[in-house]
Amino acid sequence: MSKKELTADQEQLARFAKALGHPIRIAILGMLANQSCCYHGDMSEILPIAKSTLSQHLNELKDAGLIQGTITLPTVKYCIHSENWNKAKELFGGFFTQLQNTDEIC
Amino acid sequence: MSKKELTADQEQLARFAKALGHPIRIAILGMLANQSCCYHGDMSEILPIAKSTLSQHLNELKDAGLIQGTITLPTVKYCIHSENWNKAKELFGGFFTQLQNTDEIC
DNA sequence: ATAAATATTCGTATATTTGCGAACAATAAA
DNA sequence: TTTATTGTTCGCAAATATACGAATATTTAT
Repeated sequence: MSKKELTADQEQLARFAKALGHPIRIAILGMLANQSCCYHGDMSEILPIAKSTLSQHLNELKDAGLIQGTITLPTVKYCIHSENWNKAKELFGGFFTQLQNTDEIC
Repeated sequence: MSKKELTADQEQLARFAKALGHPIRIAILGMLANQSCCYHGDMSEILPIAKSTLSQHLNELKDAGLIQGTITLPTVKYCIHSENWNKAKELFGGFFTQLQNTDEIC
C-alpha cells in the first residue's frame, strides 16, 4: 500500500475537466471562444436555462479560472481567460497524447 | 428567447469531461494510458482510496465509455477504450482550437 | 425621486457524487 | 468442504451540484 499522492497537474486537469463537465458550460465556452457572444443577456436569450442558473454556471467557470467577467454597465461582459485556457489546452493535450500505440492495448 | 438546443457533440464532450472531472479518475486513466498498470488490485494499492470507491470510479469511467474491463480471474483487467478515447481526444482538441487569436479577446 | 434594465445573490428543493466498511459472489487452492 | 483471493454491490452518510423564482443591488433614463 504505497498510496501515491496525486500530482498538482492531475488536480488541475481534473478541476478544468469538472468545469467542462456540463453541456451548458460547454456551450457558454463555445460562444465565448467564437466571440459570437460575450454578454450575459445575450447568452441568457440563447441558452435554455433561467438567468440565475446561468449566473451560477458563469461563476463556476470563473472559479475554475476559464473565464473572466468585466462589468460594462448595465451589462456584464464575459470572456475567455486566455492564459488559463491555454493552460487547460496544454494539460488536456498532454493527457490525451499519453496513449501512443492505440492498437496494442490489451 | 430562441433557446438554442445543445448539440450532440456538446453533450458528448460534457459527458467525457464529467468523467475526467475527478483527480482519481485522471490518475486511473493516466496509469491505463501508460500501460503501467491495468489491474484493479494494482491500482487499489497505489491510489489513496478504498477498493469499493475505486470500483465506483472505474464504473463511471466505463459508463462514460472511456475504459473497458475484462475478467481474468481472479483479477479484473482494465484498459483504455481506444475508440472512445480517440473520440474524446478529437472532441477536446476541436473544442480548444476554437479559440484562435488568443490575444485579441476583450 | 421613480422607474427601467441588467445581472447577482438568496432561499429552497431535489438529485447526484463521493466515500467507507460490511456483506456478497465467484473461483482457485488446501 | 473449507479457506483464501479478488472485486463488486449494498447500505448508509455527508457533501456538492443543479435549477428555479423572488428578492436585491446598481446604474441609467424619465
